[in-house]
Amino acid sequence: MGLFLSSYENRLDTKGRISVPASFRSSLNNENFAGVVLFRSFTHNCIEGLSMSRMEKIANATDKMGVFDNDLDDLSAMVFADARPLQFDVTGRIVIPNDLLKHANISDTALFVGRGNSFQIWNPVDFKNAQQKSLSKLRNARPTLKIGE
Amino acid sequence: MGLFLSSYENRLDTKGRISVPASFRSSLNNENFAGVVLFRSFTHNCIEGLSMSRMEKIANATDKMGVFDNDLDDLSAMVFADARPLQFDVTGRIVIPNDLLKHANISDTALFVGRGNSFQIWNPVDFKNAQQKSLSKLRNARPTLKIGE
DNA sequence: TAAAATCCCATAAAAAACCATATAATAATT
DNA sequence: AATTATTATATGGTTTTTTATGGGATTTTA
Repeated sequence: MGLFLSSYENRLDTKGRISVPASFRSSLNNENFAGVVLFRSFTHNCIEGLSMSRMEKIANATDKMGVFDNDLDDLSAMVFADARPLQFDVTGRIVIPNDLLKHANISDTALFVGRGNSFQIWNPVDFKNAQQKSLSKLRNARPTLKIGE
Repeated sequence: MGLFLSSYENRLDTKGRISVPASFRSSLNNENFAGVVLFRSFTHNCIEGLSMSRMEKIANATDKMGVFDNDLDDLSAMVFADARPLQFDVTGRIVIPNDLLKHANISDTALFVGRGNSFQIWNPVDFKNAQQKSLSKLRNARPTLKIGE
């Protein structure tokens, strides 16, 4: 799978349709499912986006942990219950369900934000503010990123 | 098999019929058995739902664990004893047996909840409460989900 | 034979498919 | 380099299909 990079601001039409950025779509080119999976972020007022194959990986990972209950089970349960599989129309649009829009405080304009293996959808203004905050946090903390093989 | 994702609230009619969400049905498209298998959850007041092929997988898995694991044997025995195979009618509805409805406290409205490789059927209000609980548990525990290649 | 289950048909609302146009990005030409 | 042509992308509106739900008629079964 190609990475989700850069940010794109697109508009919702009267029916709630919005174009998924072409660059994101081409990152999903050789996916089985021609679309994305969206769910409400636990940590921010934004929408999380994944490919279906990544969702399947999560399902298999939790399966291995055993069919009957633990913390991880709670987490995945919430993800699966909330996850919306959304297929692209011919022009690459999706309809984002209302409760997701509400959670992310999105009305007419949305910002698609690349996050590598996933992406997020934000209210453009909210994102700017959140970014500002995490930048100043980083200035203090200076974490290091370890990259394996 | 496609994943069971998202949640759908449907209503029981006067004859006790209820539509299985179209998206769940299409997850079962290339199954041999055109329907689902339901049984009472051990952990919650809800109904567990599976495809027939997944039921068969559980049977095989318990077989492999050997005749000597008594706990597992008891568990799977209960599942199989309780399990109801329910075929879809032409419009994709099933009739949920009364004892299952009672166990899940369902009268006129039911929530189909995706769980990845399986699904659950809940009383909508009960589910909201249960979800709220597991959310606050998660806020403390903070498990991480590792997704392999 | 009464109750339950199944089949058949109908319909409103929601979703998907379809068709058209504007706008932006890229390539080609002068 | 500026202009034009071409392509890709985003956006808008209409038509068609799917889906959930309701109810009557027929068959099964207890």
